[in-house]
Amino acid sequence: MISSTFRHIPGVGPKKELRIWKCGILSWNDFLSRKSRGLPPSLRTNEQLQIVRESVRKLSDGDVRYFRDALPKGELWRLYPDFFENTGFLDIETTGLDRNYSELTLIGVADKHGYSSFVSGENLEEFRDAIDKYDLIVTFNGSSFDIPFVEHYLGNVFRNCAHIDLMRLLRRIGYSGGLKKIESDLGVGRPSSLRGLSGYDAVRMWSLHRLGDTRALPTLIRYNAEDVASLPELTSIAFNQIVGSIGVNGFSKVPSFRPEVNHLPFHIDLIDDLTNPGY
DNA sequence: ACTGATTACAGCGCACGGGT
DNA sequence: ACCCGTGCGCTGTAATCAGT
Repeated sequence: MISSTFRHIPGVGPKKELRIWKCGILSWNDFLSRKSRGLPPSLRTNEQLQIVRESVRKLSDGDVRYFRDALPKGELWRLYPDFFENTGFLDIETTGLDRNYSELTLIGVADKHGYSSFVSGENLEEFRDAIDKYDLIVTFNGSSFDIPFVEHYLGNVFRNCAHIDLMRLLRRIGYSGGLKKIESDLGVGRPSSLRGLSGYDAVRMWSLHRLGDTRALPTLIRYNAEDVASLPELTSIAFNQIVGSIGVNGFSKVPSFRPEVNHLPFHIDLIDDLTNPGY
């Protein structure tokens, strides 16, 4: 719960926040009540009380931007429980890694209600409205890849939401490597006919789609959906483990879920083609 | 009051490691 | 093979605290 956080107050880093917690002040309400009398004067200035009162207001307004701008980037994961209901999980496909020379082909977004795709040349522009529904966006390595890539093509579409980069979060608890490696390290995901595909196959599938292969786009969408579908599980694992490692505080655990994507069609013969060497 | 220890923070430069 | 955001270690500075 974000209301246990004090790191958005200027001058409060990890050590001072820990001291506040150790004094039994586990929430903004504790901080504003008589309980906080025990704190040293420098941890309870009028300015700080003002910021905490403001935080209470901003949270009840659901103003995620206030916290996005005030919190250190590495601590934005703390927003997850409070904005859980309005969190979107996002993954994109492109024709290459360099956004200056590559095309944005597909954006996939999943949330509690399911999965949606936005395809270049079809409905990509609808993403602008779709993204505005969310307070929070979770990606894997999105701060280096997905977010700048999308902004390059669609402009400042993330202006109203905060972004959590799951890759950084997972690395903090000792999991590094690509998404598929971490999925298998953590036992997340399911056996799937598409497991053998890589990001480069997404590039090839898009080319086939443009050449008129009608199997390619559905299979690309399904590939994207399976990547996105793992993000919520990985997020709760990372969140709960980080919360556990902090020890004493007022953060609660978050539930896990997996968006249903098995109804999305794909073409096994295309996958066989792609995974056959020399194709 | 003074002192030394601790803490936060900003500005460096640098190496790393993911994405398609 | 490319890009580049991130985070690390390092430095100096300023503020604060705890103990004397």
